[in-house]
Amino acid sequence: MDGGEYTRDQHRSAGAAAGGEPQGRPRDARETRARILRAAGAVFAERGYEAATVRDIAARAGVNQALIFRYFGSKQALLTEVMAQDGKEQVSSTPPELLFETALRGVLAEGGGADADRLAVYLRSIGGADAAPETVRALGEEYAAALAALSEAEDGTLRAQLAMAWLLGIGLMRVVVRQEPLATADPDAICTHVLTALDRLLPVLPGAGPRPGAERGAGADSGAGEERPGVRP
Amino acid sequence: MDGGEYTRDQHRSAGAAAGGEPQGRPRDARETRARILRAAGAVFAERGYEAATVRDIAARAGVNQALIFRYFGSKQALLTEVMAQDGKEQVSSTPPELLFETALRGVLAEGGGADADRLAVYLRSIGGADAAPETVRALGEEYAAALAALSEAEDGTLRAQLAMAWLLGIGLMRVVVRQEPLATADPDAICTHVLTALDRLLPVLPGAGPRPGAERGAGADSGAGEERPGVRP
DNA sequence: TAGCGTTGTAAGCGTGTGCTTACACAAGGG
DNA sequence: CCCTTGTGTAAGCACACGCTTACAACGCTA
Repeated sequence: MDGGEYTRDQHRSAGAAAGGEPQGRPRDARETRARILRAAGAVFAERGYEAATVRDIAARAGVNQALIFRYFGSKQALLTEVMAQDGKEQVSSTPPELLFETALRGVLAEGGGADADRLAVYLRSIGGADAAPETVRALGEEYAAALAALSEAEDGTLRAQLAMAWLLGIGLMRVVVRQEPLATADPDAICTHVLTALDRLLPVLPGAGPRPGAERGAGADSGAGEERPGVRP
Repeated sequence: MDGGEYTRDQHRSAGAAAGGEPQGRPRDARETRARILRAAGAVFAERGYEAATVRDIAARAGVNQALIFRYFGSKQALLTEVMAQDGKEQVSSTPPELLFETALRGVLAEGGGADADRLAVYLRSIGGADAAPETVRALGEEYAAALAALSEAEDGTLRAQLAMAWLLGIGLMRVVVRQEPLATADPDAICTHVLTALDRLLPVLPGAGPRPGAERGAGADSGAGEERPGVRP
């Protein structure tokens, strides 16, 4: 899609105008579209699909709400586009064994840009009635399917879905219920606990101990008091 | 207020009229109230708090929607009353070590009357914006707090909340996402898997089946809710 | 019978929603 | 200049929501 950046910025004051007020802003459909998309991602993530209103989104984007319908047609289509932003690529480009940990860390990151946004939208829109139509539900199925392929045991799919359910629950507890201390606990600690426990369900996962040849660029082991209860003493 | 206790029942024909049509139904405030309460529980459970409308509830109860406001004052108050039906008693009357398994089996039961309804309301209303106001959230906190008391380790609360999160996620997968095979899998199998994995996080729990190290696979042999293994064999 | 409080009902109020319509600017070309 | 095309805006439509109000039907007591 239109991932590129336009060089219209020369006119813009680098967006430092802070508000995004409709003052001197030049007419740039591309920029406007992108701005709406960004605002929509944020609002959907904050309040869920149903609770988010197009007026909110328009206000946050600093545009007239009619533009949303000119550019996207409907609220649903807007959601679809938000969820489709580069999406799916991560899940299919990550080796299955690492997918769970990657996804878990994604959940735990929270605030890490568009990717975390999509996840938040998913979490917040799950409960809704018919709610998030297909688009949102698809994200979950994507992950579940990939995870399910992990185990070849007879009930491998079930085990994978149980893991998926844990992921979902942890995300919910963190981003919507915000229950302490889980909400602000160290991601590494959580990750360790979960992977340790899950080692009994899905032995294929890396487990919680010292990673065998799995290098993640994150290097997020900033945790000071890292007990890291080894899976193998 | 008006905690009225009228012994009008003598007049009622036990409400066996089955349809609920507004025909020959006699005037009985008690029955009407109860009928609304039942309908509200069902609708809230099916669609979540926000998506449920008082018109739906009134229709299902077979009464005029104005009666809902006469008897309960507001939609929120109605929810409060629905959630308060005997609630809380189970959680405080169950020994902590068994609470998790009990709750898990409650989640897995689904369809088991009012208790499962309350849980479904909780699950379906979590994502909503401000959504389920206090009442619903309280149910979750209740369980979490009780579970948190299980472990005395420094991060015992965190571990307990992780378990709680799993519970939540499994419930979500089952009752709202309805993903197969989890949605229709054998409760005993799920219970075994979860308790086995969780044994590493919360050793205080009964655990699943035989104690030992890497024993798994045989799985579902552990009886239904019957085994009742002591915390310390 | 009339009176009166209780139970039920129809109609509507105010607001917020997704979405539409009619129109005001800006540029480019004849 | 006018005309067309693309971009932005104000006003509003139709509807669903939670909630209210005015009023009818009933059951009881006097």
